[in-house]
This record gives sequence, structure tokens and C-alpha cells, in this order.
Amino acid sequence: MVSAGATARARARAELTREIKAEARRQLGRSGASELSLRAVARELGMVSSAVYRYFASRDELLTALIIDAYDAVGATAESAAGDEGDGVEARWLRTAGAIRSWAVEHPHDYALVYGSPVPGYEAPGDTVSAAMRVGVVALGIVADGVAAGEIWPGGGPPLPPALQPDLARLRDEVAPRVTDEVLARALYAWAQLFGMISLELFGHFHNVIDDYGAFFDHQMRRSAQVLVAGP
Amino acid sequence: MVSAGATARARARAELTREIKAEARRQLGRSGASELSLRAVARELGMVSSAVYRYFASRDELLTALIIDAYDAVGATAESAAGDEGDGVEARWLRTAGAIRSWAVEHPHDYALVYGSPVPGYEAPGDTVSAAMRVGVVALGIVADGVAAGEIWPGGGPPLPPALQPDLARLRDEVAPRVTDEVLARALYAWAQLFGMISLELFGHFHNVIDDYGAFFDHQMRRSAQVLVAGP
DNA sequence: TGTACATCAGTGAACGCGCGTTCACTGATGTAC
DNA sequence: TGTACATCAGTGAACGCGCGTTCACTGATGTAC
Repeated sequence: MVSAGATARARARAELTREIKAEARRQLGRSGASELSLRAVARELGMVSSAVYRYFASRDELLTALIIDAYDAVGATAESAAGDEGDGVEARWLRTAGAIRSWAVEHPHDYALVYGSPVPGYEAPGDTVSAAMRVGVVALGIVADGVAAGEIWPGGGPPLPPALQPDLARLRDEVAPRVTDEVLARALYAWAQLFGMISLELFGHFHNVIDDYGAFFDHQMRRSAQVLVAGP
Repeated sequence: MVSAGATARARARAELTREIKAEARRQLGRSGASELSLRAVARELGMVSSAVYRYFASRDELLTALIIDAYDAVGATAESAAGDEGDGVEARWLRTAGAIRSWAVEHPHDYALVYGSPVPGYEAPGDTVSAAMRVGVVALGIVADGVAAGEIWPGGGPPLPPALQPDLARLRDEVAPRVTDEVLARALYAWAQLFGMISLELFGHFHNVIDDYGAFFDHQMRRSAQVLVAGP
């Protein structure tokens, strides 16, 4: 990240930028996205509040940086967990889903920042889009490989309403060539299941219902793998 | 709600309490849970900020009232949508899921309040628990009826890890007698799917992916019905 | 039915606080010649 | 290699703001006799 040729000033700037984000992230942990305070971040870093403006032009810009970082972190986690084609759909799906959950459990506030309720008054700029897509691209890549390898049954499921065809066609064109509408719908289903599961766990809705979150998650992801493959 | 014998004062109090909550809910709409401001609520209602303290002892108490109301609203929605046993599992599930989604779409901020990221610094008191359970009880009731009617296949799915047996046994004892572990696991799966789907939609993660949210939701809930019934 | 007292809703001022952002400044670091 | 100037990080004071909560108060409504 830090290029060797950079001046001392540039290196100091990069480092402080990182430290400001790290401290901001810690504060999100203690409170919540909408409570993120530039002044508190500065205080904790031993600088005066106006100094933060040398690094981020506004509170929203700092928030955007955190959001992009969070999306990139899940994305990178998913990418490295997915491994390669040879491993088979089920193994890759379970590994990727598990890695995403682990990341979420270890960074609950980053997770909430991007997958929880939107931050009031904050409008995500376009920069976040490509970071946000990474993790989805990984999942659809696994599915596309599975289709190519004949592991995933192309049809099945309830009849697809015609209204969805344009949406699914666009998705296919953009990231998952040669995947049928039926399979795309199942992939999105597994997708919603994954995030539903993590959100219910992290936001406290399994309290007094499930104790062993890990085992429960793994079991349900196996079920999702069955749905995804949908062998006849 | 308003008993006939109540004094004018008591009726006025009940009405203002309702109005304060309504205004607070409107403000949640404009911003977010952590931004809820007693002063702003009072201002909007044309009263002085300290007057709100005659109705709610603190900001947190007002927030709690909103949370309980929201849980009760989804609960009531689900209860009236579920209908009775005779209608069959699939129809009842689709109707209930659809009703919950409609409620969420119409009251996105109430939904976010209870199913989104937790409000920073707010600790939900015990009073919320019974309200929170209502909607789950409805869903498990549908499942229990389906099992009793022989509509739901009792086994199937990936092998259940032993670690989950105590959790599922407790759930069975408390709300769903005579439902097997396998079926309970599938019910929780459908559950997570329902809330995952609604959250991804409301929190903006289907932007540029799905246009017809309603059709998509309905399709996926049909798939969940298949998973739930899991006929051989 | 009328009166005396208790209860309660709402007022207005004040408390101490933290926030985001701007601005003119100082002094250190980097760059061009 | 040394010097002059430009760039930049960080300071400290100030702006105007909104917040939750407390408190002593006024005046209206309800209750008991």
C-alpha cells in the first residue's frame, strides 16, 4: 500500500488517514453509524478536531471511506475463501458463506454499517457501488462455475413470473453468463438466506432461540447448498 | 382503547400519548432511530420540550414504546393474515409472508427500528420480548398445523448437528409441540429467508438488481413454501 | 350541590454538554533552481 | 549542495446549533366530604 518512493510526508499522511479510519471504526463499535463524531475521533487521536479536515473533507466523507473499506473487506474475504473451480459448488459455497459470517461476527459494526439499516441522512455516493458488488460477484462466480461443470441443475423451482425475466437477464449479461433464470433465482435465494441469517444473529433475534449460532448457520448453509444445486 | 368511564383528563392523556408516539414515528421516518429527538417531537406538537416528560420519563422510554408498538403491529398483521388451519400451509405462509412484507414496505422505519441494526446505547427492556415473539408464534403455528394435518413431511434436509437438539427441543416445548427438529430447522430457515429478503429490499441491496420487488418476493416465498413442506 | 384540597398538564428558564465546520495562524517538510 | 519559495499538517479560537433533563411555577381538572 505504501509506495517506497513516497515522501515522509506522504507516508505520514497515509498512516494518519488509516489511523483516523481505525479510530472511527472503533467508535462505530461503541455507538452506531449515526453517532460517529469527528470531534471524538480527533480527541482519541490526540489531535484538534479541525485537523481531521486535512484528511477528510467532512463527516460524510469519512463515513463513505468506512463503508467502502467494509465492502472491500467482505469482498476480499469472500474472494479468498471461494478458492477455485475444482473444489465443487457445495464446498466453495460453505467456505465462502462461513468466511463472510466470520468476518461479520468479528466486525459486527462494519457489517451493520453496510448491511444494517441505512445511516439517516447519508446518501451513498457512486464510489461505493463497485466495492459493494465484489462479494456478489464471488457468489455468482461459484454458481456460474457450478453450472459449467454440470453440478447445478439448470431448472426447477416454482414457475418464474415473467416480470422477473428482464431483471435476471440483465444480471446474467453482467456477471453470470450462461446461467439460467431458474438458477439465478436460486442463487439470489441463497444470497438472501445468507444475509438474513447473519443479520438475525447479529441483531439479536436468535436470543433465547438458538445458542450454537455456528452450528445453526452451518446447517442452514448446507440446506442452501441443496437448494442451489437442486438436483432432480 | 379509550374506556368510556375515563375522565376527560385521562382521555386527553391517552390521546396526547398517542400523538407523541405518532410524531416520534414520523421523525424516525425522516432520520433514524438514534436521531429521535424529544425536543423535535415536542416542537412539532406545539408543546414545550419539558412537557413530554409528563408522558414519557425519558427518550429511551419513548423509544421502547415505539419498539413495542412496532412489534405489536407486525404481530397483529401476521395474526390476521394467517387465517385458520383449513387453508393449508402454502396459502397461509404466502399470505402471512406477504402481509409482513407489505407492512414493512409501508412502515420501513418501524421495520428498521426492530429488524435493522440495533439502536446504539439502547438496551431493550424485558417488556419488548412478548411483543417481539408474536410474529414468530404465528409462523410456527402455521407449521405446527401443517404437521398435524400431514401436509409437512417430518424429516429430510441435511443431517442435524447434535449441538442444535437442545435449542430445537426448547423451541418445540415452548411454541410448537409435536414438530420434529427437522421441521423446526426448516421453519427457521424460511424465517431467515423472509427477513433476509425484506431487509435486502428495504435497505437497498436489490437496487439495480431487481426491479419488481413484489414479484421477486412472491416467487422466493413460494420456494420457501416448497422447502418448508419438503415433500418427498 | 358546593366547597376545599389534591392531582396533574403544561410553561419557561436554565444546566452543561457535544457537535460540524470555518478561519487565520505557525512551523515543518518538500521542490525547483 | 545550498537556498528561496511553495505546500501542507496541525493549532486554537470561534460560529451557531441542538440536545436531554431538571426545576419551580401556574392554572386547570378531578375527588372527597
